[in-house]
Amino acid sequence: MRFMTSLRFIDAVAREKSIRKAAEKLAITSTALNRRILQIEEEIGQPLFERLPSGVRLNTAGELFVQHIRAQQAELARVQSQIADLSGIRRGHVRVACGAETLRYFLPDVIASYRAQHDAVTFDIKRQYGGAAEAALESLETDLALIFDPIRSSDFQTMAAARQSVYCCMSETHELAKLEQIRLHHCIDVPAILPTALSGIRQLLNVGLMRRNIKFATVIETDSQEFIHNYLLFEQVISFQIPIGMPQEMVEGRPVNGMVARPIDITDVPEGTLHIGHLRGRVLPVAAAKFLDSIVAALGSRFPNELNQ
Amino acid sequence: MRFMTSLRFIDAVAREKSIRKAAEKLAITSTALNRRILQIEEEIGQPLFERLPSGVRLNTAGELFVQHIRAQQAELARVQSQIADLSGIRRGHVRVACGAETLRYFLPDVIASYRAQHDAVTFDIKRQYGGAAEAALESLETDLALIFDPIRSSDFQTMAAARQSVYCCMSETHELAKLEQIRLHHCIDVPAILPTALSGIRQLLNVGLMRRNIKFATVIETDSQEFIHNYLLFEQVISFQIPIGMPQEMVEGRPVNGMVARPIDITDVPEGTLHIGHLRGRVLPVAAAKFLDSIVAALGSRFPNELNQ
DNA sequence: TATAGCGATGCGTTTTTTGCACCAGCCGTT
DNA sequence: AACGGCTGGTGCAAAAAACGCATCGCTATA
Repeated sequence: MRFMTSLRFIDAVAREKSIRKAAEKLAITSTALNRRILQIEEEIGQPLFERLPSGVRLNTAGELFVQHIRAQQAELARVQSQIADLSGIRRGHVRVACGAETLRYFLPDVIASYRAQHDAVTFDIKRQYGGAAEAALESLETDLALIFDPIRSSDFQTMAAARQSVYCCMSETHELAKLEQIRLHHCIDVPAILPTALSGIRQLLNVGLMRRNIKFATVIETDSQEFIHNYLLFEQVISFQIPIGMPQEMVEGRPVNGMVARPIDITDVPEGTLHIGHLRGRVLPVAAAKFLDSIVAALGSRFPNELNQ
Repeated sequence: MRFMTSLRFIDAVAREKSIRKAAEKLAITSTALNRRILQIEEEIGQPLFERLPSGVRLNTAGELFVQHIRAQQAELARVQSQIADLSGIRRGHVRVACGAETLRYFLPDVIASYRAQHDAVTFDIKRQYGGAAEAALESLETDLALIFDPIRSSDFQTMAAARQSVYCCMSETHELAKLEQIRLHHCIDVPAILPTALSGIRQLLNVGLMRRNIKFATVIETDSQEFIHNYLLFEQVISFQIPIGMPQEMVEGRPVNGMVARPIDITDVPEGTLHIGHLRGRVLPVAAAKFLDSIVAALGSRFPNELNQ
């Protein structure tokens, strides 16, 4: 959209906090960008940026204006989506922020079956931990978020939720695989591979560890679920996952690709909640709204006992 | 605002339903305007206007888009006002739609005392009957509306209201001026000058006339309150007004400039309600919001018994 | 003190927008 | 049936805006 150019530019500068850096990203020269900004500032009647020796920073007016720009961009996307919708072709773009848990099975599945029906809809999947995902919702960088505990902002509107207890995953030849249910004290000094401290699973585990005053023999800490899954095949270590991050068979206790999952007693590690939702008060583009419906339905069918609103 | 130009142009064409007419109003050639519209339509990916032999008309997509444009314009105005506000100068522009009743004493008074404090705030006062005023709110052509019965749209958010009974106005030498209270049957065959059928006062009168099966000897029907007030000095006719359209002394029964007002029994003509408010859900620009506060306060002090929300 | 990075600016060039003249289609009138 | 008047659309040249390059002044850092 041509008429949005100047606004997009300002948004970019606000994000980069530097005209030259933003110019590079936007593939124009810094002078052109600089002049656009000066021009807008003149039209507004006052500067939007503070000039620092190291770059620029939004002042209060700029803060307000950039907020308006982002709202405006989201609104435009919604209207475009609405317009595309009424021409019959369900066209659109959906931006999703989610934790690592849903990336492995759940989201690929839901998106694939959604795209099977609406192949003109494109997706942007961004992996972000809870706090960052909420920030992305608020700055309108993303439409939907799947957040696994905790929800910090009251601006998050949960459309569906599912309680998820933590499972212990390991090779089927692992010693602990013989148990039907794992207690935390079983894991003392057992080599473990853990997700980063930002992940919801890790935070639930920490609750249990604090409660029981137990420490794991953490051999690896990583933010890659991919790595965790693969590493289990190479060394006898335990890892942790929630049902939505595992295939159904594995949740039921059967081995999958030589790996098994065993539930951890919820008196040791509390359950968490997977929240699916969007920014409160926001009217989503048609495509995002429809896709949200289909995620909610999918979650409902995978966890039928949950109370999805 | 330069970046709004194309959008403003589309809005103008939508209003004029003709590219050439809109071009004339915008002081550019029709070709330039035509090309801007074609360009936007191309960016949107589909036409926004139907081309008719007599001009153009919005199609469904255009309807949606123009709606977005207007919302966007209002939002921009709000943000600009907010930005101007934080620089100390209470600058801004307030657009008010109101019936004839409040134009004579109430609004001039309120606006003058508001401008005495904030002289950088400018006003646009448009006289519009109830239905048109509500439409103007919805198309974001106006910020505030003062509507004297009836409110049709549920999108109107009343911020203050005052019950108003109808008074009969006439020269102090008029026969009916001797009465303390007027009954409708007193007015049978008495020459009367009435506001147009669209006005709230007229509609209340009609209720009474229907109820009592009475007809006035209507000598003049006009939409100009100014004319009504002046005409009373020239001929012995009666007219009708509500308290907010009269000076306080006159409401209390004392003559003002040779004219007196006498209340009509409310069993004959029901009371009406003056509503002051804005479009539901809309966040007003700073100036409009502050001015609304001051109208509400003024109404509260003139009609202290009323329950203003 | 030298250097590297930042935003701002003068100037020539490129791209975009505008205005003029004109076309094609539709409508009501002659 | 032909005409004039209206509509939106288009080719082309002129005007205007945006752009890129080179450069300035400034500040923080080494």
